[in-house]
Amino acid sequence: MRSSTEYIEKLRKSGLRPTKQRITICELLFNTDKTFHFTINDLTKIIEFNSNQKISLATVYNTIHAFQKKGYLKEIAINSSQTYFDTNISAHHHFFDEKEKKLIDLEDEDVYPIKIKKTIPGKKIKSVEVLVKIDKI
Amino acid sequence: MRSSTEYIEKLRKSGLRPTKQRITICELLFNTDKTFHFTINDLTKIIEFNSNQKISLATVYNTIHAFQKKGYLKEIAINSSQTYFDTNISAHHHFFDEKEKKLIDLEDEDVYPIKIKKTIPGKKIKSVEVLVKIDKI
DNA sequence: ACATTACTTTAGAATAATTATAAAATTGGT
DNA sequence: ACCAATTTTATAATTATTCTAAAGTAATGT
Repeated sequence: MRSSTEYIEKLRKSGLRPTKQRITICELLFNTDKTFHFTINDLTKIIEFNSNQKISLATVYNTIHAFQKKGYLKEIAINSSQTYFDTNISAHHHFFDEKEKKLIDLEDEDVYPIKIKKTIPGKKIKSVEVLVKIDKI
Repeated sequence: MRSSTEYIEKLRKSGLRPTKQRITICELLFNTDKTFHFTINDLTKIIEFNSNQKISLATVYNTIHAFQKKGYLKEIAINSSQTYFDTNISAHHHFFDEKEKKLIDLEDEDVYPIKIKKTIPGKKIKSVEVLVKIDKI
């Protein structure tokens, strides 16, 4: 359990005002050592059940996008009706179970290093994401 | 330029009735050796400019989803407001330029083989997709 | 502490891709 | 040609996300 003053500092340093809503979301997302995957819909429910505060949907979107821009969250590239975010911002990949709509982390050491031979003139690589779709045997 | 009778046969064999709309879409998608990436919106415009037929939006969606289910098209996993499809159904990966919203094929030989060490009990790997996001240097 | 400014939150409206609906049209088999 | 099954179509419904602009809150200077 981290103290909220830690989040207040971090938010300020990032140029984000430490509002009640942002601190609450920080606590819900980052107060555990476990990283996890969520959609805005998931997070809305988490807020509802785990805080006695109502945060408007627009604020949830704003906050998550702000955190993502600052690099505290990663958006995961999958085709789903909802966008997934990851509190694990390290370079890593994912399993995705399309039936259960669930993501599972693949740590960097779970995947042999990926090397791309092709280059595009005038372009540089920003990120390399591997999505491994899985299914019942 | 393939003959439409070829598509009629293929559709019939797949259990899809060869309608005027489906044949038109086949011709627009598969009448070239070049494979390409498109969104439903792209395809709607292609139909508009390259055939003298108006195909309703619902039919475009139905057809593309039917073709995808039969394995004639691949959906590409990226987070975009629109879903991308690929006429190249072979195992391959992609560059994605988020600014220009453009996809570029990475042939299988452009990427060193990907090996996943982790396994999930009761689950098998269905596909492995690599998305390389690129940006201006 | 107070005032002023800038940033945030909020509810609700707007947007846009996709899916659902159900009537009309077309296809395939007899 | 006839009939049943499938398909197309226009339109409505759905849903995630973004926009808007008014009200609230935080930061800063006095």
